[in-house]
Amino acid sequence: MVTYAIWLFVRATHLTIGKLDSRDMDAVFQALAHESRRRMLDIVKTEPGIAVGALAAEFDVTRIAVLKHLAVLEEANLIISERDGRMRKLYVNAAPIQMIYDRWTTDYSAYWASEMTRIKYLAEASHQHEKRSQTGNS
Amino acid sequence: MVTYAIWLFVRATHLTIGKLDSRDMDAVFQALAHESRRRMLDIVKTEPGIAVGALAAEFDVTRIAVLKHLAVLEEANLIISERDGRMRKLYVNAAPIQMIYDRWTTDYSAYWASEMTRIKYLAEASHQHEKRSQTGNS
DNA sequence: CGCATATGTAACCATATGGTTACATAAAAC
DNA sequence: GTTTTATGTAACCATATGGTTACATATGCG
Repeated sequence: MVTYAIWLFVRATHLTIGKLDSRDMDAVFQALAHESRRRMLDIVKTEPGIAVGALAAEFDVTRIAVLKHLAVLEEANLIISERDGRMRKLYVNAAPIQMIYDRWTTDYSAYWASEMTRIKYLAEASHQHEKRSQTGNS
Repeated sequence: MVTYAIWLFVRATHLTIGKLDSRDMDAVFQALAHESRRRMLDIVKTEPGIAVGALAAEFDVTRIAVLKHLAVLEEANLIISERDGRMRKLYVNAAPIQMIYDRWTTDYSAYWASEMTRIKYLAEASHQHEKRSQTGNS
């Protein structure tokens, strides 16, 4: 497990350095676009090293359906696994989400913050404009 | 446009207060899962009030394909529009992204930060363990 | 070694997605 | 009033998605 953690670190560092290209982004957002898959991520995050079958038991759908969702998450590099005998232990890799956060979400959050400020200013300006109009009419 | 900005503010405030439920999240992530749609968001962000046709002209696919993507973005509340005669002006609504950022991305970013710290610690501990092993053998 | 358990693959199916062309409607321009 | 322009709807089609059942393979346990 220690050597695996080092592998995880090296791999994640590589991902952090590397660019998350457009198709990677597609894959990550697509993976997150289904509630079951977000729930799977949460479960694996809470229980690192959980086995495939134990994860599948948490859902109302067939084990195979969960395997399919798992494949989507793995394809998006959101989940990585380590074979341990006949078991497969699953771990969250939050690097892609971190990179989206770094490169995309914060961009729009900054935009949002500036929009809110601008709209507030316009609302106040509009309110004063209405006041002046009424004073003129009376 | 001023009254529309106020409407935008009120609507966005309502969204901020309201909960982004699971299906909303599905819709937002799904909307962001296609490069053309992310590009559309970027263009509308850069040119608020752009018309549908002008937006469509920026892409290699048919106008109808862009309309379909637009419908996805509107369904996810990421883009809102205002009819102006025969034109339809488009605006970005970054509130859903902000809410995902608030409720989901930062959660995993915090997890990621703690994981990086933990892995670094394990890597150092492992490195010292190897040093001791070599000393013992020689 | 035989049985139990964990995981995976293949095939099927209904629905969704992302593109296309053809046609329709309404507003703007002349 | 007629023509042009902007947008939208409908239908079609190939592929993808998200589920299912049946079967296969490998590891673990008694």
